[in-house]
Amino acid sequence: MERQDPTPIYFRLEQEFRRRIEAGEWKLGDLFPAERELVERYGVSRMTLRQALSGLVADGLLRRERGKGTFVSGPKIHKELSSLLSFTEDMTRRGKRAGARLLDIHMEAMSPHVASGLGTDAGTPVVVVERLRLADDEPVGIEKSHLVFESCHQLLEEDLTGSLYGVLREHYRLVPIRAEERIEAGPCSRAASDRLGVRSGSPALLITRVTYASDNRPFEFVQSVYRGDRYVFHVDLAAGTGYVPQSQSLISGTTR
Amino acid sequence: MERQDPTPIYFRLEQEFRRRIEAGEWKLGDLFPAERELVERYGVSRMTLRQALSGLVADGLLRRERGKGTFVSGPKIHKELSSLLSFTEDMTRRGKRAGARLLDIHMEAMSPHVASGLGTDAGTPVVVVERLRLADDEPVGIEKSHLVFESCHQLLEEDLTGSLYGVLREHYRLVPIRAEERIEAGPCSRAASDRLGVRSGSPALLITRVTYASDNRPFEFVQSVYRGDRYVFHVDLAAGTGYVPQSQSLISGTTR
DNA sequence: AAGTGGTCTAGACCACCGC
DNA sequence: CGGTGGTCTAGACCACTTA
Repeated sequence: MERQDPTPIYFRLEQEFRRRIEAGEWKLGDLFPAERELVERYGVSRMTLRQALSGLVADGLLRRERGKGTFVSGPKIHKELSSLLSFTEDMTRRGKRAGARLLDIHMEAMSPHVASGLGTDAGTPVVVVERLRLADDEPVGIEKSHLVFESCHQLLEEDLTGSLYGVLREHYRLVPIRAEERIEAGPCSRAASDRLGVRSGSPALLITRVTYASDNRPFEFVQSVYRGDRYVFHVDLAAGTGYVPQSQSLISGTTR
Repeated sequence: MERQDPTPIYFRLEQEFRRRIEAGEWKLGDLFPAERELVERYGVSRMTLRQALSGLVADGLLRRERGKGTFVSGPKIHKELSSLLSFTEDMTRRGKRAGARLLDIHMEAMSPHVASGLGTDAGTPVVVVERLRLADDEPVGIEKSHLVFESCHQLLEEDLTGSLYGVLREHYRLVPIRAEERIEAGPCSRAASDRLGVRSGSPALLITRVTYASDNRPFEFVQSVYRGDRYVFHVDLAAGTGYVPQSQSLISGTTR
């Protein structure tokens, strides 16, 4: 690997392996080359090589078995792109045209409820963005987003008919890296049902979400309502993101 | 760290830091000791120390800022234990008594639908476990679990009124490490509503799940129905489990 | 300039697997 | 036994931040 490119070696290796696995270079269950072999082939240290493989293992593309080898356990089509997609990205993946109609945008002082979710002090200025979400021009949900004003001071002048996360990424370098969600099923409220075109009280997905930026700081609090008959939520759960030592995983019995 | 204990050093360090952060030894936003300082204090190499911290960063307990330091960004009460909890564990966290009533258990040949979810061949023997889930003795949901027979050949004789995952862990060394879920809101079916004690058609959370063991192999396919008025689902989403190189995260713009 | 986290090396020993 | 992944070391250079 040429060391002119400032991109970390492990990251480029991970991308290359991901591409080749998804291209079907190995079949499901095939033995992946041994670590020491790849180390020699690419001229990198074992730690670096393992760092590259770790991402693929976490994504479920590879599976390691001590004493036996590393096996290809993908590509499972949508697996590696399952978590933390914005609505726009999610819809695009499913072949639908995502859209949004701005219902309301204004600034206000942060309420205690939102503040506790964001771990900040109540009263801090926030931008509230309320949008009707569309899939192929049909309303599927309403999202009410509370953004810390300090992080996006020009947001009131932006075009928000597309991806909110896209705007945040391009103009404010705000990249969502993690989110906590509270998901429940409940009856659609009168106000929401009117705008979604469903009967009041029909089943809806109610989601509350706190989004964290790449520095692990919360920057957004969202309350959403989605039509139960039009929206399906996909998540990828992991029992702790870190490594699980093989020897202790049973003894400590932690699932975290 | 004494090297008699076979538990990996990084894992013990991670546990110690987690405990001390959760005990409130540092306040939210406090500067965490520098890596090189901890390296010296604990007599470990920097790679090992960083491996310990990485788990805490992924869990949101710590936040790293290049050139500045590592900061404590927790403890956010339930944050670190958000993902991949079994029903029993989840209820226990919330201070409720979890229970289960076995509705049905039998073996059958795997249906094509389940097989496609598990990535196996249809016709493979599976154990089907259908249970009514209780929280403080009140029914909150119905879970229908399909388990690959080969992985748990004695399951029909086990006591399944507690944690199914507990039994799988203790008796079959089957530890769930990852899961993919499909969550939607829909009307409660007639059959389910009778057993859950709600009106037929009332909002319910419908969840389909594929669970993966620690070797990254799918071993369980679950279809669940939960009462919308009694059950809330919590998830922790992450934009890719691996490390995100600081220099490239914006350029490649990947959210995965 | 000094300190921080981010990446990388070239080895090493271990536990486990299959032969 | 040799090969595999799991863990660990003792350094190194880099980019970035603060002063």
